[in-house]
Amino acid sequence: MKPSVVTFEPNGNSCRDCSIRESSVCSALDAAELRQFEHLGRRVQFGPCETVFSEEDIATSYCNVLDGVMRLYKLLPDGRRQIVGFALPGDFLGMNISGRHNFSADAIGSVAVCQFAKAAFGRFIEDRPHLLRRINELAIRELTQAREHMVLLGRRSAEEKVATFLLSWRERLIPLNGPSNTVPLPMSRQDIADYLGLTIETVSRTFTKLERDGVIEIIHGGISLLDPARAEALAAA
Amino acid sequence: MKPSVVTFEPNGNSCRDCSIRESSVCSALDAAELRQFEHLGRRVQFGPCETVFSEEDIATSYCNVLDGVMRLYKLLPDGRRQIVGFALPGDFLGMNISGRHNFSADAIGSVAVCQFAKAAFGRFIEDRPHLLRRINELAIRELTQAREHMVLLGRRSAEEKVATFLLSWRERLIPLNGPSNTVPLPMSRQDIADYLGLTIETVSRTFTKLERDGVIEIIHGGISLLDPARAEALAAA
DNA sequence: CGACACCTTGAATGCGCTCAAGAGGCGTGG
DNA sequence: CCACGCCTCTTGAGCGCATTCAAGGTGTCG
Repeated sequence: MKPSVVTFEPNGNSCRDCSIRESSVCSALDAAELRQFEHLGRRVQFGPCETVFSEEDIATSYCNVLDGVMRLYKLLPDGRRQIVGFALPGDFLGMNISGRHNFSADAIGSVAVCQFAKAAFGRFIEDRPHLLRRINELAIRELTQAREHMVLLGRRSAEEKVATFLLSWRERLIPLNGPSNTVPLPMSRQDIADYLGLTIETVSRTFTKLERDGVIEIIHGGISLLDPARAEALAAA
Repeated sequence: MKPSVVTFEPNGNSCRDCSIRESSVCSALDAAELRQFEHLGRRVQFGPCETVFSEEDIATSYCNVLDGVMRLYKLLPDGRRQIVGFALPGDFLGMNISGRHNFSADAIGSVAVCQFAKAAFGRFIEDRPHLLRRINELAIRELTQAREHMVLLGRRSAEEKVATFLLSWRERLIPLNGPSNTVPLPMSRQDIADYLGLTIETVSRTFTKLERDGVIEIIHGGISLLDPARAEALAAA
């Protein structure tokens, strides 16, 4: 929520060593292109709760999440918040058509991103349709996720929401940490509530209930999934 | 809901005369390209409630909505339905990455679409990055709408949902019918409920309340917006 | 050790849902 | 032309899930 105090270093590291090279937009680029591309991006670091960009801000750059987790959210005039997604390493942010961001983004823990000036990136993409295709692919994937989320928000009960969230969050972490029934939850209960369209109390109560029922165990900084099968059942597919 | 009984005619009409040429994907194409393009598409007609495609179907074609309104929805295993959007003339459907549709689509009234076999369309797009860019633009616009819808589903009250829906539906119809306070609602109350994450009874009650309050008048096949300013206020922007 | 943030728990309220019935519109057929 | 059935929409009554309001617990960091 704080104003974004940005610390950045000229991008000393090469794209070749980038941890998200294969999962990000950049996977569309070959070695030669990557060498050109690496001059466009610069690494920017954000501390916990720092704002990366705000809704309605003019979008001057795209960014690739390198490390950490971000919450992406929209606010109503009276302060109600809906988190529209969490961004993880490899995610690409800043696509829009109005020239302005249509949601806000801030760091949950420490976050590192690779920023690209919009103009330079636009020129780079100009004669590289394979990169454009990759971007399109990411946009469509997000759209698919967004629709799935609409079903959750509009048609699922609190318990189904929480169970679905835990399972899909675990799923999203697999490419990063490998499969595991220990699911870290770097975001706060309030974040989870605002993601699921619930209140913090309901989320807390539902966690407790799932624990009482032996489906999960609440551990520090996350949960442990004790009974994945039952969780799937509760998620109502 | 019925199985789709398709009637089609070889596309005698040329793209030049197409009513949605300027608002659809096709706006990215110049006259010469349009002449090639018109061999790829064929006009297909659907009657009321016929299914255009179903979730999990293999997506063999894209389609441009030419005329009519479609509901796009996802179902939970137990039959709960969430309408993720309504498609209007100019909308482009069929984008996905899995090769399968990730929602179902059926006609509300009579609908005409322009279908493109995926393979041929893919070949056509290959060396036409401007068309790809246009598709990307449409995907991003949908993504923006989807996020707006998430806020509605997760964080708005019934009255706010209905007011927001009426205003945004009116807005969407402007390019088709011009601005007007008479808002046709071709979809059923059940459709509206499933779009807003409410029950049909709540939608009906809320319509009645808005009418009692002098905000709208319920007319046959739609509503008349009597007090747009108050509607905006109720929508909690 | 105290202050603060975050999380949990409890009790009561209320919004939207469920269940149920009634009203209205429309096409069909006598 | 009206009678009838069907479907959609509306309205009412009561309920229940998630919320609100309020307090208490837990962990962290100065």
